[in-house]
Amino acid sequence: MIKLFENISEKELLKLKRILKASTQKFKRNVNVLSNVNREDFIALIDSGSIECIYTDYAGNKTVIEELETGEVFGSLTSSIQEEGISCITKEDTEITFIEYNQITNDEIFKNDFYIIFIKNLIKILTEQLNTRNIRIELLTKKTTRDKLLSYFKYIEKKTKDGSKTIKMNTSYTELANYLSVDRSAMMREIKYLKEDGIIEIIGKKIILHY
Amino acid sequence: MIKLFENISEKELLKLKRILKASTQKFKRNVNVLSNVNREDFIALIDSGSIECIYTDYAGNKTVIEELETGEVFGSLTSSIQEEGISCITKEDTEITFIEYNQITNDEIFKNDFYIIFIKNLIKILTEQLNTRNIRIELLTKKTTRDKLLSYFKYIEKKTKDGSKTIKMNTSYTELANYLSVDRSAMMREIKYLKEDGIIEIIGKKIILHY
DNA sequence: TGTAAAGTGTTGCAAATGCAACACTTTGTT
DNA sequence: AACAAAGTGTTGCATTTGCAACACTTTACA
Repeated sequence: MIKLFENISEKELLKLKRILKASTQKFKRNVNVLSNVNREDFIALIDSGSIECIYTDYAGNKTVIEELETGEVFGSLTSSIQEEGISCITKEDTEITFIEYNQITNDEIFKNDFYIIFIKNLIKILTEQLNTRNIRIELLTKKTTRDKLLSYFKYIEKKTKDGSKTIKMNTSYTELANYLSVDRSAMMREIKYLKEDGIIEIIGKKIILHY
Repeated sequence: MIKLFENISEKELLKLKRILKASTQKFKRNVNVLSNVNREDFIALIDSGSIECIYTDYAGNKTVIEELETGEVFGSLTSSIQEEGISCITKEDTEITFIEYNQITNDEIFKNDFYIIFIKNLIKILTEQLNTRNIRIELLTKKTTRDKLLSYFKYIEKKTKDGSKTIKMNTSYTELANYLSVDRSAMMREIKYLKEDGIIEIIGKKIILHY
């Protein structure tokens, strides 16, 4: 369920959590989960519910950095959450477990066999996150909306490696526009052009790629 | 010197490298260091020299993903280097140490005290990389060149926390334009406007921020 | 089931951006 | 010191993009 604890048994997990001095807190909807947390290095696990991390820049512009669901991990290891300007708001009633980063390498935990699994899980999470960031950067650096779209579609095609040239859109166009950081209406226009040029074909939620 | 081995003594390092089955290779200038490597999960350390990782997309467009110097770490944990389309070219004569990812959690290494330092270093490297990626994404998602520039300058100001409103440019404008993914000449024009509007002031390599 | 909220699709227009091309300056190399 | 290579600064012009505004459809939920 929780990625960080994958392949660790129930019994071991209890022990692990105790050694890590993990503490679980419950939050109501629309609450900033970081308001009472000291923002030193920590890892947070979403046991249930979901949150949204929002960054407000020097000029007051707000951007959603991340949407996080049950089982996912966030914290100062994965984003600059220590910064003022970042707040994490619960989208529904949510339960979160906090672990201080320093505890991850405490003396006691090191003596347990399950530690190596735990570390492997942690490294896996970090590398997966790095991958998602790298991909987004690759897309964001494309000069035109057309290039962003075509590269995005190609990426989805590659990810669902069934050999077919057809992809299924799981996100809304509104979300996609945000992800690619382009104006939604301008993106819709570009999609229209792509259809007119016969480069893509859209049938409901499916897109056929002719390139 | 090498971030991954920080705080590990010479003697311990020899042992660590042996246990990790680390192998060092020498490369001439302008060589693809991944040509003879099986691209399974691995970590690579630059012992000396420097490299440049280039991605060629489905349409043949090339983009520099990363520039890496002596002491730095790269590999499948930090980028999608397994993908075809990615090549890492030496910019000069370069020495690289390769470690298979699986070796990082082998049985023997686990028994050594320095292992915990090694793991800490690895996690630190991964989180630092995540941070640099997050910052770049934050900048790339700004809608206008002006916003990208102002946010970038603010970020540099915050990073060099000496309280002054003056920052020093360490990169060339050409590099900055690439980093922010905008046309260089368009960026220069925007910088001119920022000066005209009295928002910034440029004196040699220094920029004074009036915002 | 009805109503509000979110998402889709489209357009005209103004503004921002990329591109090409140029002269000029700085940096690095032999 | 001499030359090549890289970087800076500028401009006109065409294209792309964002913005505003709209009608319409789908989804969520009380």
